[in-house]
Amino acid sequence: MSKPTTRDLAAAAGVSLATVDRVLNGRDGVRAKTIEKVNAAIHDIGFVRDQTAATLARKRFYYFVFVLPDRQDEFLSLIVSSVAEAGRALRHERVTARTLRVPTNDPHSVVQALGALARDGVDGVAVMAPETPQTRDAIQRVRDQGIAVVTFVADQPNAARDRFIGINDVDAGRTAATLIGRFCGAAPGTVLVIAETIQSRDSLDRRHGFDAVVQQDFPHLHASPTIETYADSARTERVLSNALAATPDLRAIYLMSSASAAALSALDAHGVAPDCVVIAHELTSLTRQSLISGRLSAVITQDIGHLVRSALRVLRAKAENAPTVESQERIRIEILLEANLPRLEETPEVSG
Amino acid sequence: MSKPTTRDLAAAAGVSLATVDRVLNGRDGVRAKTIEKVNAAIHDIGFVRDQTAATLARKRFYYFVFVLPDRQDEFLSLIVSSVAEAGRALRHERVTARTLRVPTNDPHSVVQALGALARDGVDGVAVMAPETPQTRDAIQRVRDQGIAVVTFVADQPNAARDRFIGINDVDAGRTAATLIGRFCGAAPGTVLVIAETIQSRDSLDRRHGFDAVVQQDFPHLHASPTIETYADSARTERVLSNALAATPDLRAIYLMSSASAAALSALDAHGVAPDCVVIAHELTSLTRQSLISGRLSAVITQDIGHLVRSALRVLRAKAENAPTVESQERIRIEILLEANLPRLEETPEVSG
DNA sequence: GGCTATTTGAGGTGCGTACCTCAAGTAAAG
DNA sequence: CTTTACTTGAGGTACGCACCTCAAATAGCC
Repeated sequence: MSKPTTRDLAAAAGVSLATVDRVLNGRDGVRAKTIEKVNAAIHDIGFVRDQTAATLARKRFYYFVFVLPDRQDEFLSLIVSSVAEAGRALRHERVTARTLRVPTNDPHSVVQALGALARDGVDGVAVMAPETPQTRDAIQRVRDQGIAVVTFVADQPNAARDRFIGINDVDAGRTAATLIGRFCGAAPGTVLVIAETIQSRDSLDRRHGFDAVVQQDFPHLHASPTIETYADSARTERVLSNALAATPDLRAIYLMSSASAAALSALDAHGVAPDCVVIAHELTSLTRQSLISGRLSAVITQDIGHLVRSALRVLRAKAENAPTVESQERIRIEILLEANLPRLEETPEVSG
Repeated sequence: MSKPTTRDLAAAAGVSLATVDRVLNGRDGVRAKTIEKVNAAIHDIGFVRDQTAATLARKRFYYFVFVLPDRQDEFLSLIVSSVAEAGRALRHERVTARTLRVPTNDPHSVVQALGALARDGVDGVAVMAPETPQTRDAIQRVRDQGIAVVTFVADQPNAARDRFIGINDVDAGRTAATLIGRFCGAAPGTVLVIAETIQSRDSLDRRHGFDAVVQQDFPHLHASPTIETYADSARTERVLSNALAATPDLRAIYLMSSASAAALSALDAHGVAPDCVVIAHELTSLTRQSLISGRLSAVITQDIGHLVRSALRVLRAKAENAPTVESQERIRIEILLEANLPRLEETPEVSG
């Protein structure tokens, strides 16, 4: 009646506990035939390994690191506090999570940070950094050392990561275009597209998706070339001011990068028509406030808590060689209006 | 260096293991002063109870039941399979989850189902049923028996449930109104509002939020009285046909209930202008298909997997008297367009 | 100070698995 | 048929905590 244990499994397979252990944990020194026998018995009696007991017996703790850009924007600091919060919640479950800020635009720094992981006894790492040949190789080396690696928020499709945790940026761009197109209505006009830089993969992907939808579904709209702010407020002010002056038929603005603070304040300073549709990425206190005030029409975002927890779950599953529930790890592209803004939680703490 | 155990805690508090155990598990027979001493030591040495070892030692399994309406619509069958999937994934973690279909419109049936739970050794229950005085009392009785109760999808605000797992329906209605208002543009016209019934709390709440936003932000639009389909296709066909004929200035349709199949096929049969904005609730194969075909402009939904997992996490935390991570349990009101539709997963199974 | 009622300590067992050792067994190769 | 190499079994300890019992210590009371 009660759940079968390894003991039952050994009996059912007609082998000893030691052999069952060898099979379950993939140790060698077992004939293929015997492995088969055990697997058959697993199936027969419906044996399910008790993760609770297993992690306890393993007397292991898991140590995971998030390697993040050292840029100071709110999106990143939300990630940092989310990692801290998740780490607190997971103390009960033998998991430690830390963040490591690195100048990720310098591949050498990333390589160095990744290289130091094994020395620190890290079991898994989530990396948010642009893909370069150097980082690709470093990721390969980290994995060769038996450390699980996920790319985080920004994928490195050609790197040997275990998985990518984040959204599809082409679809994010398509979503932005659809919203702008539908919010703008039938009258023709221009959409300003503003990004921190067009060098990054996410900007390229979003732009690609954006253009595809504008061309196909909203041909009466004209999307401007991407205006780069380089995350510099003086420059942002200047280029935006020029662009606005040069665009009499402005209908919408797409703030493509996660750091929209500079652009938003430049827009406020300059002033645009109240019916100008503005869409930004990532829910921060600033974009939340702008949604409420009506300055922003919509925000396209990903749930940061979900991102972080998903990364930790996946890293842990890899480290424990356990399965993951795929449907739980799909990060959604969320559209936020003022109406469906998540209410601010009173207690950002773990509570019980 | 390593994590403090109960042994370390006992030493730090200057008491025995037995006393530590009494304090940690809230057994009585301990002087208030001693409890204080132990709690101080917990704080001092940063003791964190190891949930893994605790559940193992408790030799307990958790058995949770979802009490769901016996209506046959796709939304419900998605919930059922999601519960099954979560149950499979949680076998590793000493959790069993089942669904129980009940004619929830009959309070007596709900009361009976809830009454049987304790007999079956159930540790927690998620209830999706309309609030009535009878169900309210039954929930109270269930909780008095030490069984955790969450209301699920449909809240019963006045019942003594531990928590509600689901979205805020007023905000859902506000979201629908905002989308319709923005998609329709400035021209005046009528919005048809269609629901299965206006008796249910979720319909009332959604309608309330919807009207508030239409009146405030889109006064040029006129929202029709709620048209009830009673989930009957013949009736749906008839009332919809009448309504369409009587509404020459139709601009949009809001399908307010989770079961939109009958209404959508009636719309298809009857034919409406291609630029008519149509918004429905819940992502099902039908609404997905309708988004792709363009029949639907947007779908407002909640992640069913998240709902189910959240309910199970909360029930388990209550049963174990453990904390929950609040930020993880907030169910989001999601807006789906064709562009941000989650891709269908190839393997709906647990993999890894 | 003696009594009772309450509080505490000591020590044990078990949860299901991991991981180790050493001896005994079996198969393959010559 | 022997030798060697590979497989398997038996049995143990440990993980951190829950839960039990019984005796001993202490507090509160008159």
